[in-house]
Amino acid sequence: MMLPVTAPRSLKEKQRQEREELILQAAEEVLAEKGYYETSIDEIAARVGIAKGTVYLHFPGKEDLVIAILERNAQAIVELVEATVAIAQSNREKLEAILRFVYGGFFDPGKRHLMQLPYIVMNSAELRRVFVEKKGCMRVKWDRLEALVASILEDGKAAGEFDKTMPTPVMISTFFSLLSPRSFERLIASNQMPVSDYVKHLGRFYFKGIAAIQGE
Amino acid sequence: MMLPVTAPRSLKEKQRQEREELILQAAEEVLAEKGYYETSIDEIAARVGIAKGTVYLHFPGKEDLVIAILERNAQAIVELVEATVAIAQSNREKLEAILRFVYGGFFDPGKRHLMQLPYIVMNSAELRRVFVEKKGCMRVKWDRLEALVASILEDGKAAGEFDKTMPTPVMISTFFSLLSPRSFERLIASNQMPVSDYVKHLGRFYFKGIAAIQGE
Amino acid sequence: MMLPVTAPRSLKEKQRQEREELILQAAEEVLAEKGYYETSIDEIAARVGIAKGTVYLHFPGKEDLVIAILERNAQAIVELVEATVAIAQSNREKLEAILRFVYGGFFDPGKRHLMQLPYIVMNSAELRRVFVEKKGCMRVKWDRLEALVASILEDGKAAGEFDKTMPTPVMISTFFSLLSPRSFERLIASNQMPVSDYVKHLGRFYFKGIAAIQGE
Amino acid sequence: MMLPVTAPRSLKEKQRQEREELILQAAEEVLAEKGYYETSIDEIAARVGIAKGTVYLHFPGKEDLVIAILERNAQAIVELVEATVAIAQSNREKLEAILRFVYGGFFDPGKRHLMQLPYIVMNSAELRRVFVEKKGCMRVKWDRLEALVASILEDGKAAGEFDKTMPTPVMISTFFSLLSPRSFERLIASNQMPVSDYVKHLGRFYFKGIAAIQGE
DNA sequence: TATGAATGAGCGTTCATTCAT
DNA sequence: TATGAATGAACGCTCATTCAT
Repeated sequence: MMLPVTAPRSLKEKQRQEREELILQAAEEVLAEKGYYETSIDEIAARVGIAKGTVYLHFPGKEDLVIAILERNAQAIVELVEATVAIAQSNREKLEAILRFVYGGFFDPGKRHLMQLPYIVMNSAELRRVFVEKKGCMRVKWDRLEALVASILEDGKAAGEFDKTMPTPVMISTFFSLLSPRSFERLIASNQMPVSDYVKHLGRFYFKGIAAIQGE
Repeated sequence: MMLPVTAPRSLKEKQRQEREELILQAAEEVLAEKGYYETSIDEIAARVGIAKGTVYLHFPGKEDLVIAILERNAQAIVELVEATVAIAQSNREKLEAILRFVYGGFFDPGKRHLMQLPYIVMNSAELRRVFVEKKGCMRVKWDRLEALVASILEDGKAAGEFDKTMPTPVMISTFFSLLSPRSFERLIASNQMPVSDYVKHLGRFYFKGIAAIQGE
Repeated sequence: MMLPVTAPRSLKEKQRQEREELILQAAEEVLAEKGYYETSIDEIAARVGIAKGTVYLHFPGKEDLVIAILERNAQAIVELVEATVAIAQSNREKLEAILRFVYGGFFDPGKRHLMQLPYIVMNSAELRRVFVEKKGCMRVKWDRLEALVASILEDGKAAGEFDKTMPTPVMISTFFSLLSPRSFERLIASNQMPVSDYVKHLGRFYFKGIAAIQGE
Repeated sequence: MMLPVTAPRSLKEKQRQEREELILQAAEEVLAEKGYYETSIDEIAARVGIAKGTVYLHFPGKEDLVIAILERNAQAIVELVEATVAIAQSNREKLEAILRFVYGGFFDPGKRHLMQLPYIVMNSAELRRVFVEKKGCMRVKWDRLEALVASILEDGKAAGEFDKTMPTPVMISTFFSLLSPRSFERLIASNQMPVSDYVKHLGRFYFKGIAAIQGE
């Protein structure tokens, strides 16, 4: 009774958030390693060093835990991309920066989960059904990213850099297609090329592909 | 005695194959709808209108059933693609034909499963582990497809049509990236563009991207 | 229509009995190898080279098939034992003949199934429940064997050879205990002794044990 | 903080052990009643009044549950036999004590499972395959028992009490043969004799059988 | 609040038995 | 009559979720 008023509550709250962070990290880790269906709440709890029930004090269920991760990652990615883009000068540099950022993310072991999970979910039919269609989650965040790319492309078109005859949605679609981690995996699997070279080729290819047609 | 020789055996065999075909179709359907883990043998059997045990008369287990579907589809796709390519004249036309074929497949409701399932499996980390890595299945088929594309690209390079400074693996990688059903899905979701137009844009984009550099 | 009267029927009947014999032999074989629960009708049919359904034309079910085997074996054993005993002269020789016969049976690969199956069933709680208690089968046959031994023992007692103070049921019980194949298995497992020597020791031991007390 | 140190842990642990004990008892019961293959985890759980899954919190699988029972019983039997033997004076008294102990066990409804289960497993070909051969379990315990009997018999031979011309393995084999519950069951089935009398006869029979030959 | 024992629906799989051919 | 495809009840086992402590 007589609950201590704010300080302890915020202390508790802080501890709670720290705990939640640990759960999210562990879950992200297992998820990236084993995939959704092979991941058990038990293993997540074990990695954090807490009891299974405690996970349910923070997240109502397995799905919600995964959603939280996805939204957090989407949020982080979008913000990082926005920051990355903000620094770049030209439209082309902006898109190249995104390419570099994404592929750098796959390359950097510390950021890999961040980039991989959204792809795992978006590319798995069963998970998309659960997390994208059934829940409306992540929509908003990804839309922001798409809008960002769209605005860069529109700017480029307005500046006469990019091909005005190619609809922006097609440009967006091709751009995001190139970001697939599948091709990256093939690269590291066959060890054929450093990431930076691959990204350079990708950039050259993309900008040649969308370049404004001369004499237009 | 005097057993009727071929007719009854082939009749039985025919019925057996028909049944198997029904199971494969139902399984393909559920698989495309729900994904591997959400698909139960019970539901497959129910859709065919047979008992659960009957499925096991045709396939030793769930994995094997899925493998059968995947191999069948991979086989069919590869053969259709090869046939498609055989008709085309120039290297560019060959690759465009593949693009059209694949996107036409996504568009044609009758061929959708055919095209979707390999993507479902190849893009899901958990399923790749089971079906591509653990079993060696499908490897061979997909390699044939990749080799086909590679040979077209090499021919184009030799003919001075395609950019010799871009490594063939990168060209292959970008080409297959463009075939992702994800972008197609976005299209039909937003209903923005007929498939044929989208494919036309894709082709233009890709060939501009890989075109030989003038003056080279 | 117009069924041919007797000859063909008896031909059919003969074939039928031959078939049944083959099924019984195969079943006995698998049963001895794998035990009741690990034996499947499928395997029995496969060994005979007939269809599963055909087994059910001869025996109403798995249990009944096993019962048929057991009764046949019991019948055969009892008859062989009776024949064996008939030849022997003295009471001691009769019992020794039985010992030799039983252990010889375990030893002779051709007779092993014959001897083993009854033991498997009588010594397995689950099978006894099914085959001895639930069905009343085999009771009669084994009782005849017991009666035979009992009469030999009684004769021996009357002749002053065997200990009159030991109740015949106890003598019977100990006698049958010594016939357990378990001890034989241990022998062949450790390869310590030829069967004939073991049986000789067993006989000496048993007759010393039941010998009439001197001065009585 | 200030976690109560040992009490709660030991309380939990105690409850856990009690639960486990209940499962073991129920499993032992069903096992003795129905045998291994007719015993289902469902029924064990139902008898304890718990859910099926709970059984798996205590034992990784059906086999392991049975092994636990067998080892527990073997352990208990061996220890009780050793204690029984320790009290007895002469070699003959020691073996008689074992006989009395074993048959007393069969007679005492509370100890019946204890004695029966090892026999069920050792005498069923299919179970021996699973539990004795595949797993190495119980081997050690039973060897200790055999060694105990062997040493008593050797002592007796050395003391001139037992027949030196009969190999100890044969003596051991006959001794264990007499301990079979089969004969006891026949007794209680026919209600012919009190257990103590039966054991007395058995003892007299056995020691006459192995007695040193006079004048030797 | 944190725990982790308990739950029970659900899965993949087996196999004795049936029955249309 | 012989077949073997079809059946479906039953099994061992898993794991997301709940709740008494």
